Amino acid sequence: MSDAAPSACCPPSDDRPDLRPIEGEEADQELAALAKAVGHPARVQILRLLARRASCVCGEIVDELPLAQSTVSQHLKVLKDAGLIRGEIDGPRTCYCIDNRALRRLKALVGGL
Amino acid sequence: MSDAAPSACCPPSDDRPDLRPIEGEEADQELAALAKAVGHPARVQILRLLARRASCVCGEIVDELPLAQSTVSQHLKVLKDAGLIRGEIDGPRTCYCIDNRALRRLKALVGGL
DNA sequence: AGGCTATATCGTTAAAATGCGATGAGCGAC
DNA sequence: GTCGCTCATCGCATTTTAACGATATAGCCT
Repeated sequence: MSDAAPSACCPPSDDRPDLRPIEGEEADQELAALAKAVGHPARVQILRLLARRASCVCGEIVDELPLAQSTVSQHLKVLKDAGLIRGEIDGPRTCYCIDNRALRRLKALVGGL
Repeated sequence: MSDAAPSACCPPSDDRPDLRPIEGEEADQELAALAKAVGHPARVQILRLLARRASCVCGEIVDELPLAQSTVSQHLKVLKDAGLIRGEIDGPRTCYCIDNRALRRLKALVGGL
C-alpha cells in the first residue's frame, strides 16, 4: 500500500491569465530578476530537466549535474526565490517542479522585447 | 556610392532563419549567457529604449538612466558582448541598436523552455 | 530509541559584477 | 593646430555570486 501515486507533486499550476503589464518599471524589474535566475548554465539545465520530466525530481538533479549537492541546492534556491520553480517536501526528499505560471510570465516578458 | 543614409545606423539586420538547435548543451550555454545579459534592470531599460526608438541612440541613453556615463557604457558593453545590441561609430558619437537576430534567438530559446 | 537517508543551511574562499570618477582616444568645429 | 564634445576604458571600492565541505534538520525504517 502507500502506493499513493506520487507522480505529480505539485498542484495543478493555475492557468489563469496574467494581467500584469508587460512593460514599465515593474515589468523591467521583474524581467531582470527572472532573467538573472536563468542566467547560469546549471540553472538552465535544471529547468530543462524539470521540463522534460513532466513530473518533478529532487536529488536526481544532483546526479545529472557535475556539481556538489550543496551547490545544486543553492541553485534550486535561486530558482525558487525567483518563482520559477516550486519545491514540496515529500517524505524524506524534496520534489521540485516548474512553476508554469512564472515560466509563462517570463516568456511573455521576453516576447515583449 | 557609399551614399549610406545616416538615419539608420545599423545594417538591415539579416532575416535569415536561425538553424541552430534550441536545446542541448550549447543552447544551454547560449541561453544562460543571453539571460545573464538581460538580468539587470538597467540593461532591460536600455533594450526597451532601443526597441522603442526604431532608430538607435547613443548618449541619450545616459540621460534616460540614473547612472553615470561610465556605468551606462559598461552596461552597453555587456549587451554588445552578448550580441544583443550593436554599436556603430558615427562621427564623435556611437550609435547603438538592437540586434534583431540575437533578440529573436533569445526569444526562441526562452520559448523552448 | 537509534540510525539512515536526503536536503537545507552555514561558513569560507575566490571570482565576478556593479558603480563611480578620472583618464584617454577619436572626431568635428574653430 | 587647439578646443570641446562624446564615448570607451582604467583603476578602485564595494557588493554579489559561485562553489565547496561541513554541519544541522527532518522524515523514514528497524
